[in-house]
Amino acid sequence: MNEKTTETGSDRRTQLRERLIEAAQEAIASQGLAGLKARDLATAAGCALGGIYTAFDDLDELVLRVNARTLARLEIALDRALGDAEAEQALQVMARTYLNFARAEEPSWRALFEHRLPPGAAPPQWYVDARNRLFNRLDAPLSRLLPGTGHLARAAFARTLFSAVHGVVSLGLEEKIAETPPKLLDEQLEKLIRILADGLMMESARLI
Amino acid sequence: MNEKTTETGSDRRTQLRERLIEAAQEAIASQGLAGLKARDLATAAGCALGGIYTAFDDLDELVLRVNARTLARLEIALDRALGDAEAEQALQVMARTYLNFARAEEPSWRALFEHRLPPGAAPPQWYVDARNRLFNRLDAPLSRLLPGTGHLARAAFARTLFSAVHGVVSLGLEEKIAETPPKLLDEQLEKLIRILADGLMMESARLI
DNA sequence: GCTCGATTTTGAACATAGTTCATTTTTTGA
DNA sequence: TCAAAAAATGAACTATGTTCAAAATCGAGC
Repeated sequence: MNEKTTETGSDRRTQLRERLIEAAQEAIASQGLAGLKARDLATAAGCALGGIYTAFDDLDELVLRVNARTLARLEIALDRALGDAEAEQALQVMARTYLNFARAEEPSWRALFEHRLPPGAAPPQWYVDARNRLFNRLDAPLSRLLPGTGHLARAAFARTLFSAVHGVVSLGLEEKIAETPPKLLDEQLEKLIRILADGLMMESARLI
Repeated sequence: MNEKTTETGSDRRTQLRERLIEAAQEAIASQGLAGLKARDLATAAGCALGGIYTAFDDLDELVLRVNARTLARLEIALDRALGDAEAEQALQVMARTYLNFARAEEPSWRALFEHRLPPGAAPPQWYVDARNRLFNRLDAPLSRLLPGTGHLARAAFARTLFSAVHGVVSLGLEEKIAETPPKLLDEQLEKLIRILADGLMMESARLI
């Protein structure tokens, strides 16, 4: 079905997809997930309302595309920060970088977790892969901090640590609950990581 | 429809509010926040569509009422679990109880965090109070675990610990990415708390 | 460069939401 | 008993995602 006959055919389609993803990204970044509206999107991307549905199944797929790009930026930010960090500080750096990213791109970052597929719908494989890449990135630095544990156990705990940090950042930036002053949030996250690192040291000392 | 004529208008109004809250609670508990529909709600509560808006400003207010009741149930579960727990185990018990509650009432529990007010709208004071009660409950057991710290610092860290646990539970129960097997999630949460408790011991030992 | 079938694009129409408000019904008080 | 006030009603309005018959465009063969 999708045979590349000429430049125009599949090229135009690809360009439309790209314009739509970029327009959706901007809408989400500036107004949050709830600010994504089909009609505004069509206007911004310069196509008719129905054109969206020639490029994507529905808005959900488009949101997943935007989320995958946000995940990629988060990955890059973590890689950069970890690049010039001592091993012992890797946890602090990762947590701090995650907080910084969430602050810098709050609506896009929040969309990663706010978005829900309709009941019964499974996320496509390419999206699952994009999210797993993030956890794999965390796995490597953790391997240096958790010696003597198997890969599976380490991967599981990497997820747990990420989830804990995510929880602190997520509720800390949520003004609905009770806005945490930025400096206090910085301190609390650092304290949590310090205490976790201390506890991890005791854990490994116990094994010797 | 010949009911008691002594019934005042304010009584009927209160009863309608109660029926609506209960119908909304059931809808959210069985179908999640997205399953709450004004028309279904009116049918379930036995009033006209417009009747909802004579009892509440809008559906958001109704969701907050339901959420406040969910918070109250969570509070009761935590109180019960802490009642028969040794001080040293308080953290483990709280975390485990939180996970159990989330599992038992997942859609209602998730609605606590999924729901967003329209941009610019502040949550009403009664809702802020209901939420703060939960953190105050956590504060007391933590005071026994964190001696020598001031009340404010303790309250701040209580929130941080809660957020970390919430993150692990929230992402752990999320099947969107990769469902964590229940037993693994149990173990990971317990491990996180154990490591945190160890780290906290080191922290307080350092102060002496 | 023209023609006509295939493909792409369009946007009106549809389905489903939350919310409003003129109208109807019920209650209240004299 | 009845008229004014209050409450309840549900059709109508706005806003949303999605569909699909029709129009526009494209491209191969002549």
